[in-house]
This record gives sequence, C-alpha cells and structure tokens, in this order.
Amino acid sequence: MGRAPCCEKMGLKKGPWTPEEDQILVNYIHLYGHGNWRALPKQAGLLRCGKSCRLRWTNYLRPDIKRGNFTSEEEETIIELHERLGNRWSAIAAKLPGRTDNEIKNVWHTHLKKRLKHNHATPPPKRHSLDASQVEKQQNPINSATNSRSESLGYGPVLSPQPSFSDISSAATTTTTTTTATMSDITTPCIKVDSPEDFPEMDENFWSEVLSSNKSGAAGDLPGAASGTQLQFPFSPRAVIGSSPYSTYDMDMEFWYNIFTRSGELHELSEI
DNA sequence: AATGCAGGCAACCGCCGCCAT
DNA sequence: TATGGCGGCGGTTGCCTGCAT
Repeated sequence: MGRAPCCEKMGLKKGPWTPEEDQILVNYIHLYGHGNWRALPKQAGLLRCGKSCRLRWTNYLRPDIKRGNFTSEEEETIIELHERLGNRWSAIAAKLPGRTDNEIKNVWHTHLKKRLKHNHATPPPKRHSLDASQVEKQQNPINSATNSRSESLGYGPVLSPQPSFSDISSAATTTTTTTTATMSDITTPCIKVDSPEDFPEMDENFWSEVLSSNKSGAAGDLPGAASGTQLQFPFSPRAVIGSSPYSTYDMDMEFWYNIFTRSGELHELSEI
C-alpha cells in the first residue's frame, strides 16, 4: 500500500535545534500541550516535522528530564534491566525516572557494553538485584554536572552562584522599565530590559517566591518592580519550578531575556 | 599551534503496532 | 475487515569535542 512519508520533506529543517527553536517548542507545549505532533510544528511556527519536535521534546526539553552523568546505581540498574529485558530501551527508561530511552541507549553503547566486555575478562562484579518495586522507588539526586554540549549550542554557562528573589527584585527595580512588549505590536505589559546583561539572574527560589506572591500562575506582579508593572510569563511558572529543564539545563541571561521578551509573541500565539 | 583520531551524543530513519474510520 | 494516520521504538548516522601526537 505504500506508507506515506512521516512529514513533508520540502522546506523542513533538519539537524541540531537552535535555542530559538527550543524556546518556541517549549513555550508552545506549555501553552497548548502536544495533542497532535504532526500539526504542532505548523501551529507553533516551526520548520520541523512533528517527529523531530516529539523527539526533541521527549529527549531533551521535557520538564522531568534529569540531566547529567549517570550514577553508578543507575548504571547498575541499566545493566540489570538489560539482562532481563534486552534492548527494550523504552522499558528500561520507564524504570529510571528522568532518563530517556535515547540517553540510556547511548550510555549502553558508549560505556556499559564496553565495561561488561571488560568485566567478562575478569571476575564479574557482584551485582545487587532489584525487584520491580525497588527499581520503581529508585530516585537518584539530580546530578548538576554541567552539560558542556549545551554550552556549545549557545546556552551559555550554568548560572552560579545565583541570587535570591529579593536580589532580583531590587535588580528589576533598578534595571527594568514598564513598557509594552516590542517584538511585535502587542499590548501585553511586560518587564523590559535593555540588554541581556541587564536581565536579573534567577534560580528556583525566584520562581517559588513568584508563585507564592501569585498563585494563579499565568502572570504575576513582580515585587520590587515599578508599581503596577506586570510580568507576563511565557508559560506558567508552576511548570518551571523544580523539574524544569532550565533548572539543570545551562541557560544563560540571553536565553531568559529572549524568553521574557518573547512573551508578546506568545500572547499572539494564544489567539491562534 | 596544528592536525588527526576516537568517543560521546543528539538527531534521523524506517519499521511496527495501535486506533479511528 | 481493510486501510491509513499517527505515535513510539530501536538501530544507526554524523557532527562536535577533547585528547594525543
């Protein structure tokens, strides 16, 4: 019968994703979800096929992704599960919260396979065996190791040390002005900063405190900013806290600057 | 300092299974 | 029941980076 191609080949971009494309995809999914991957890129304004978007989201941008090196416990779990399940990477990934099948597959091929091969030459190490419930419960601390690749992709160095919300508030008071978003002619009020360098750094504390000052989530007053100034979040801060890709993902000032100054575009998107 | 090489990893490709029609 | 669309999965590729020479 002949299978239809997964996507239109004409004019669709391939290869590494840019920070701008990531922003568009993340923002769109936070606003509208991903009910239909095929239709998503067109609606979001991305020149990518749906499959590529899905892969980028599930393997890299999803909020619950755990970045960083695998712990020895995780590696042992993978080896154990691989013995039982074979190359069923998605099944193995399901037992390792925050890890993707692609990541596990890569780790297997680059590290574990070699290690096992080496170990077979010498007496095999005693491995603890985990039953399903133990595996399910396994929760490894987020490894905050810097992802050097992300830096090369333009996300910049990890933000550290990071100031408290109050630091940011005062920074916002002094460096921001109340204005109308400028990227397109929209009327959503938002914080404007003149350059990425002026944009205050923020950490998880920042979002927590924003949330506590505004439970509604979609937009919030920024304490310390000029009276009446409203910060239009690109997406719900609730989605950002804790498990955000950006808490472990190496975002720099420019990234956040772009996110915030794009809020105008998102306002328009919401009217699609 | 320049070049070559190997390893790591993000992304692509093609197949499969499920589901709606 | 047959067909086609879609999402998911596993295998593979090729680019990028770091290290050795």
